[in-house]
Amino acid sequence: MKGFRTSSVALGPSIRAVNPWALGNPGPREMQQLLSREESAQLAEIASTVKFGKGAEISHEGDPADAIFNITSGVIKAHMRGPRGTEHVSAFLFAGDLFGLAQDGRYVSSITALTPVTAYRFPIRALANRLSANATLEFHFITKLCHELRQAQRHSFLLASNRTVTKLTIFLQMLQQLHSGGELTKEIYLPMSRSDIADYVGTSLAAISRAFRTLRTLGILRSPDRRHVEVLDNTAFEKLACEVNPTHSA
Amino acid sequence: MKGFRTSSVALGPSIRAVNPWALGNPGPREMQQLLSREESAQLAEIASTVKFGKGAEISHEGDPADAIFNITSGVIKAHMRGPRGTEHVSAFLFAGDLFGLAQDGRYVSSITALTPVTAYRFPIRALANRLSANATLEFHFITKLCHELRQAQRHSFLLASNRTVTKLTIFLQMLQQLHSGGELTKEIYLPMSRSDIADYVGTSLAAISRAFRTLRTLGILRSPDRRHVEVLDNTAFEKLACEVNPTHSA
DNA sequence: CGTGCACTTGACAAAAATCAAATTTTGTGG
DNA sequence: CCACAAAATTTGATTTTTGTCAAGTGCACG
Repeated sequence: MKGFRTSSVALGPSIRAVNPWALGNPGPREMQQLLSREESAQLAEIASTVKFGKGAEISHEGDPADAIFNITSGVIKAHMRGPRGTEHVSAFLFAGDLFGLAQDGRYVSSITALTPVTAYRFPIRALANRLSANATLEFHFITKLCHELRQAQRHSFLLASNRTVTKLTIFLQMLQQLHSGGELTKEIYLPMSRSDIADYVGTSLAAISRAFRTLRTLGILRSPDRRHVEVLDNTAFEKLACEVNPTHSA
Repeated sequence: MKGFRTSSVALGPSIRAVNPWALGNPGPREMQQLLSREESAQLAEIASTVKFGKGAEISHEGDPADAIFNITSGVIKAHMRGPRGTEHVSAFLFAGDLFGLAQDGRYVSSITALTPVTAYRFPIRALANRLSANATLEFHFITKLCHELRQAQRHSFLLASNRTVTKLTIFLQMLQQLHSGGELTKEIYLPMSRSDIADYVGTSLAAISRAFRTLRTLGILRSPDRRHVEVLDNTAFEKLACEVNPTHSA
């Protein structure tokens, strides 16, 4: 047990979210681990560990849903196909997130690993038992769901902006906030392809590419490599995220 | 107690959602009441009834969140202001829905009544007590949250389509499914203004107006009155909802 | 029976989708 | 480690759609 650190080492299932109920001041929010060590241990009893390679399809839209997953490491995308061939990415999920949302007992979206992924797998039946036996645990799930709901609403907000540059900027800011614990990092890592970004942000691949170029040309950011971005002019960067359609106002 | 109907008369708090876990066949989903009569009664103990006139602002984005609401009758819109004056409508909510989602103890969105509204008001503190005392009740809240999450994802999906006519069509279909119990009604009632629709669908007011005209011109729908729409050609109507950007495909 | 607000419509500019081609990366097998 | 093929990304040229601005029109409510 030497070198043990409660906060940094994940020993079991871990769910991270911003507490919806504790009154805090506006400003940088803090993602915190919701599960106590005992709760994590309880969940571990019914969980199995699963690993997936990059590009693996973990679950498929429409398949019977028999389990919920909790990401330990790696990144996945949740995506749905439109009635015609369209692909829509509804979320990118990271360590500490849950996935496997269902409707009518079937998965709502397909899940694909963008990087190698490790996750805990909870059979829903066993999970439901655990939950009804432990009200606090259940409460933590509620908290996490509220978090994901807000996240989905942010996504909608992003999609509602009309200039692609704005969309991209908001998207990058979301990533920025995700990986930093309250403080903003200048360096952003992009685990997903341009095409995935396009499908998340609701535009064409070409438009995303051009938006990146615009940001680079304006000296707002730099990309040493396609998967990395560094924000050079944070002021201008944040200003861009606010630029929106005047007609939209009330 | 004469003329009493369990299913149609709301005697107390009522939460309606599609069950995520019960395995069902794809097709029309059925919204069901989640709370048993006892649960409803339990909630009623801590609830107060509140009424609002059309146009009233029930709660304001950023205000300290001290209560959660459950709509009995009427329609509300949840909306947020962008950093610049932009207005974004994140949801329209109806009888059986919950609102008052918070982050850091503050409301995430403003809530405005679109029609006269009756609702139950639960102080969060009292609600939290009730929830931890009753695991089943808590579970029903989880179910409802899952439902709202899927709803938010549908919203994102809608926003991601590129033609305004498609967005409008999807929007109308959502309304259609909401008010009919599984079967589709030809008649759709629009409790919200064109401007609200525009803010929900993520376009300009003008574009919405034109989209309505297009649908009318194509003989796909008829609008006796601005607040009512009748679907004439359901086949074409549903086909429109699928029309999307080919570039988006994988 | 006005007056104001909600909605429609038109004309033009701007942004994005689309189609297509060039270019860079990445992965693979020698 | 290199050459090559496949995939991902950038870029250009063109067309379509939508945003914008502004001027009607009609409905609702006092």
